[in-house]
Amino acid sequence: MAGSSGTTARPDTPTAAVSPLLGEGGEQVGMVAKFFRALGDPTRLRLLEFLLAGEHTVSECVTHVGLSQGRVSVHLACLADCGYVAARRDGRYTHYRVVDPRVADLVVLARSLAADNCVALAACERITPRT
Amino acid sequence: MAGSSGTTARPDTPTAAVSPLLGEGGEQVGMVAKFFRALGDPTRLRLLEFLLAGEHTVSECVTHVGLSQGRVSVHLACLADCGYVAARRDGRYTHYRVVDPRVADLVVLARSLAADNCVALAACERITPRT
DNA sequence: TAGATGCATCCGCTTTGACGAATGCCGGAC
DNA sequence: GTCCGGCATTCGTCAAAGCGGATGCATCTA
Repeated sequence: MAGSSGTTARPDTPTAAVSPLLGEGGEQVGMVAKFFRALGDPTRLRLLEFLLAGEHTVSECVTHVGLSQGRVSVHLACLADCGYVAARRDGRYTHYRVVDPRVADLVVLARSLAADNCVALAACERITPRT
Repeated sequence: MAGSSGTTARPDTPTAAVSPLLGEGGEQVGMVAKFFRALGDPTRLRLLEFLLAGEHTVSECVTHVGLSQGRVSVHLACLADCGYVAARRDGRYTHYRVVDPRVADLVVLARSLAADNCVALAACERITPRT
């Protein structure tokens, strides 16, 4: 069933590149899951993409996503804690920006994978169809 | 920190690589968030890493993670729906495996980013410290 | 000084979703 | 044929976490 999207499936790179990294961390799993979960919320993901396009203040982010200021502030702090963005205080304004280029890589890669499985992904009812 | 890639992300490489992808999908955001959320659960992430090391049956996965069979079956189906793994029926056994090498890339990249921010990430109380 | 603005934190409320256990379905063994 | 074993699905329970609104603090302006 899962093989649906014909475009996928490149069984050429086995798992050689990964296994050495995977063997060691039993602890790390929880950490990485926490890291992924930060981007599992549509609001935070939208904020991150907004910040990938350039630095913005909290109020600009509030306008962009259309949620309450308190909520947006929490989401941005969460993204900062997880290392996706960095905060810069300037007087009474706080500017957020993406500092690590790998963040953009991660988003692009995920978008690519999600796009190739968008049909099955959209049909998956085991994860909230939120939005 | 995260010195990783020397050049600081933005000013010169604006968002050229990213923005064309970002501009279009308002719909896509929910999809990609769903995609990320699949890996936001420690159990599913552990299963995915187990499968990155090679093909396994459901019962092998049950033994590996130590949860109820029903739960593991649901998690595996979820990973399949999202395109992380593919299922193969062989008699009364179902084998799961990772078919797309980009999945390994995604996990490695996330591990790298999470490791560089493990201190702040571990301290983040805005996301469940679920083990 | 006082007043206004931007941001962070706290408080109930509500929904999401992970869990074990029970059940159903199918394929192989006898 | 019947029985057994592997997997998928469903149900009830409960913690995680998103939400708006209220509050507190710091900073800029008049």
